[in-house]
Amino acid sequence: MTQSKTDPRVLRTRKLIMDSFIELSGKKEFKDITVKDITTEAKINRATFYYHFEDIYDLLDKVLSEVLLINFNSIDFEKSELNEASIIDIFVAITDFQKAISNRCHRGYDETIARIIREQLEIIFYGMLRKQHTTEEDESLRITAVILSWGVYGASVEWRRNRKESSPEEFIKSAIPFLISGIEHV
Amino acid sequence: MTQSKTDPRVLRTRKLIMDSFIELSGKKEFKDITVKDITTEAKINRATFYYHFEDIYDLLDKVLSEVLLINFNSIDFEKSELNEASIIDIFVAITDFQKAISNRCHRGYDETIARIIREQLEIIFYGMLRKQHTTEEDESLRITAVILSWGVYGASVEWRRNRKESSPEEFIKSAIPFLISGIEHV
DNA sequence: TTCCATTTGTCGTTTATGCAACACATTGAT
DNA sequence: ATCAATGTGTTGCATAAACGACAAATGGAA
Repeated sequence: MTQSKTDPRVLRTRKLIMDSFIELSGKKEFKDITVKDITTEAKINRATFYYHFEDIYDLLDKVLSEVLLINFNSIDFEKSELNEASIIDIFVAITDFQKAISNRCHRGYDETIARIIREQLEIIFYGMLRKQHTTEEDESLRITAVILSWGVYGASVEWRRNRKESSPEEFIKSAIPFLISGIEHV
Repeated sequence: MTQSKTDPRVLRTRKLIMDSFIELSGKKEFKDITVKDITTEAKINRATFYYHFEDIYDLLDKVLSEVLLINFNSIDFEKSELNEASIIDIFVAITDFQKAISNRCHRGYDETIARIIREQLEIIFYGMLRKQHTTEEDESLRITAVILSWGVYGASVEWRRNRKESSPEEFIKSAIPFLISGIEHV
């Protein structure tokens, strides 16, 4: 596992597994998908699956993270600071992701999806905060990232509950003043 | 190499190489395609190429054979005997193949394509003759297959030369009486 | 021509994948 | 409840593929 990320065999095999899982997710519920199904579809050996993933839940984690990251990748985190525009971008990316997932996959993913989204949000917020507040204490930035991630994720839950009322952009805008002032006074 | 044909790794790698070669054939002439180009496109190691193919000419051979076989596979050789209908099917398959190849690939393949087609024809004719004449001497069937393969291939050359005169079906039909009677009197 | 860069085959070593077998859990039908 | 079938996670060994290096061949440009 030293530099396994760059070995072409590893990249190919992981893609085969993930693509097969996504393919199967369009046909069955998660609870009905077995490791054997996946490896048969991917035409790889079952032992190879366990070389890359602990179990099927580990695979689910990584697939969802990756799909979410693709949504996030349209946002250029290098340039963007943590301001109104970037928060709106992130919020829209989350709601887009949830729409895509709930269309493609069947029920039973909800808690996992929630966790993935929040974890990824925390990572992204922490990274952006650190760029913006290089002088601050690290622990303080970490906690801020946690709170932001839970808050923004919660907002997405709330928006889905009343989704007919407003667009995601409008919805999150009403929370922007609170978030921004909090960030600035970290 | 004992049962390497069924090892999933081998099947995957060969497909990667062949697909990359076909892809590159659409962009460059054969003489400008290097082994390195292919392995780079396929994202496999160059040494792995030489594990499967002697050189780039060996690859060309096998790719063309395989593409031609796909054309032939639409004909059910298990059921069909060597009669008017199957000869027409085979002839049409050849002309279709040549049309497809000359559209996709650039010049310089001609002699190789000719050899491949004739060799495949010989194999197919021999197999069909052996089913039909189980009692005959083997050498006699082999020679018949050789003559048939050269004859039918030559007919395809002739048809391409005057291709506007008639459809391939009509064209080969005029030779059917000769071929059939010859086959029956092997 | 000479020089320099690129490609070609080949080799030895390391790593990833295939495969068969195993004990154990889960499931489904009778 | 039982039994058979299927899935899970793991292991040891066989083999394909990756990698880096090498000498030789090829092919342009000076």
